[in-house]
Amino acid sequence: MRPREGNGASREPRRVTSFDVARAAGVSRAAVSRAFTPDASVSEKTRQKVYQAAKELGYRVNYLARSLTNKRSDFVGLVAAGLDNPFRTQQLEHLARALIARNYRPILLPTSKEADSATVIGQLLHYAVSGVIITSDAPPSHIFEECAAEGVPIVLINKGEDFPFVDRVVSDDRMSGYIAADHLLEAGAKRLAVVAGAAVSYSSRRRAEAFLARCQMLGIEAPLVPVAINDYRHGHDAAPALVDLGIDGVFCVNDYMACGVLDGLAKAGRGGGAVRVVGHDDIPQASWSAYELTTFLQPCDVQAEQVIDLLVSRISEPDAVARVEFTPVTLIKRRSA
Amino acid sequence: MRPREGNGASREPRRVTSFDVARAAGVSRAAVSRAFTPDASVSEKTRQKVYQAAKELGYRVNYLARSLTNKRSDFVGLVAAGLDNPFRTQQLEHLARALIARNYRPILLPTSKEADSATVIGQLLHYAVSGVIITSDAPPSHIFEECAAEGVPIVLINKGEDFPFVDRVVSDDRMSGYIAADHLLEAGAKRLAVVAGAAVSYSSRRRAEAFLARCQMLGIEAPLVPVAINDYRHGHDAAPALVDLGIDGVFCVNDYMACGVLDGLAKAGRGGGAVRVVGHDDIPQASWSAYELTTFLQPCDVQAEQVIDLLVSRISEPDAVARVEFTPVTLIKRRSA
DNA sequence: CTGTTAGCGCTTTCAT
DNA sequence: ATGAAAGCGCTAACAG
Repeated sequence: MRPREGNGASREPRRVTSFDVARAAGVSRAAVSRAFTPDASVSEKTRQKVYQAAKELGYRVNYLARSLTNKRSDFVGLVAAGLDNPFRTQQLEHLARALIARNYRPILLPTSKEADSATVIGQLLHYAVSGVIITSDAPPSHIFEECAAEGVPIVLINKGEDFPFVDRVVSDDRMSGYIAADHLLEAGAKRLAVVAGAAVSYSSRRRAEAFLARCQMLGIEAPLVPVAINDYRHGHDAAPALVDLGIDGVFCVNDYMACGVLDGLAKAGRGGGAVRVVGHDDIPQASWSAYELTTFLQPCDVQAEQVIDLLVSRISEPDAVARVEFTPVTLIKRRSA
Repeated sequence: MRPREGNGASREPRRVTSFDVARAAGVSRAAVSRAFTPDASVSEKTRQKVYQAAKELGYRVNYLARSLTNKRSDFVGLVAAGLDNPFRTQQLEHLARALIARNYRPILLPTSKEADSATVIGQLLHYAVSGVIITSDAPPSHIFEECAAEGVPIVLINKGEDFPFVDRVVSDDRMSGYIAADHLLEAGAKRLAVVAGAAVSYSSRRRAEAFLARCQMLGIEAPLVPVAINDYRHGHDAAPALVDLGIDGVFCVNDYMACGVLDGLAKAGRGGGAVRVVGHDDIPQASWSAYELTTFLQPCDVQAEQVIDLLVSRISEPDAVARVEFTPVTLIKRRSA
């Protein structure tokens, strides 16, 4: 059945294997393998013969076959949610680039109701992935166990301490909450508030808590205006409540929502700086001139490096104690506050 | 060396294989394989025995090993650029979801100067991918040949007809350019212009050409205001030129840039509807109340389906003639025009 | 329907 | 430094 020779109409283009290269180069398959393995023991002469033959034949190592023996592929799962928030996109892009820069391949897995993180990570386990990076909601705990059983490390981004046994990278939320309050006061605000989806995310909650703690420390009464989701629409719709409360300084736990708040305030006739607004993340829109939002830069490039560092050290030392890295934040002052 | 039994301190958690399941279920490895292969010939009884044993042992098929025999993995490369444009993000997310829904796994490959599409696609060829989807710039032609040689199908999104032998999905750019002109005139504009990075992208160019063609057809003189890149910043900076030309109706070839134009016009004192603006793509920001941009919805959900359809039919019929699918556009009327 | 056998393409001992 | 041989986990072909 299996035709060795193409006959013109044949499908299944015959792939070039290490065997072909070995024969062409007059060496063994082992030699070919070594030639393509970093710091393997091959003479420069052999290596060149192999490279030469490989180029002529158009040979490429089959990494899938390689990972069969290695017990581990160079894939890393990237589990993401909320990509409508431009910050999540930035984060994703930086993570993907950082992974590729270190010779891993990111498998993109957006989550949703149908494809919750548990299901999606279960799928990943079929590919002997080197690790899983989670920016979406934290998965149920049985997932951690399954991954541990298979020796697959997990890194959580901006997730809570309910997972003391998992490596995490978290934004310095206490710092931003704290500084946000100070900055709004310096800018002349008298009546502060924070807008946040409390149940919704760890970072969101922590930023709000830190903000309120700082207010209390300063003897200031400041309400938490709750929203269901930290997005543009909910920010927009929360504006009237802020106006009713007579607020003139508001911290939004992310920029995506802050843009909505600014637009909502404008509609309510309280735009143009009447209410000072501070956001978080420094998404591209924050610097758009319709907003010029004062915000906290959460540097996703350094964050991505932190994540990959955690991942690779976990791979090399599977039993090391779990670590937490903090991503520093920087206040970016613009017109909105 | 290789320890078969864990001794407590041992690494390399021993993975469960089909052999273990076969033994536990009292069947052959082939039976196990069949139990996990859709429409394979197994009795329900055997299948259940296998599932039972598999569950108890925590067995998962190793898809990497599977694709070694199948000669093809279920990975699909997703080559993307310009993810700062929210439309590209939407596109990406829809593609990823659509792939996953059909049991493919997207490998995310953002391109840039360091990682150009050629390099990146070359990498993909090591993974026996089922296909490559390209939303970034079209790769050099030798890539098409290499992929063809390996039997890896490519689908191009919004790329030109310089590639008649490749499957493509393109937005109905002629339609949007045409309608944009009509709509601006209906809205009362007298002096039209189009802002576009002509060299930059196929869709960009086509939309602009169609717009200008329609103007000419109607006997209207309309300039093309060129920009280097179709992004917010360049749109913003192009606004003064529009004002100087006395333009009161402008078509921006994408929303991302249109937002910049609107902000730029506002800064130049020509905001608030003095100049009618039509964008393209219907990104989330288009409906933000700071913009309320009239635009063309480019439905990435249907586009994604078109792409995957093209991909799977190409996989099953590698020698079929190349196809082009058009994604329909819909005018969304908002305040800006 | 089921088991046996022979690989898929690569890496890795183990000798030499 | 190199080659022979065994094997990673799975599936397809062939008998029965």
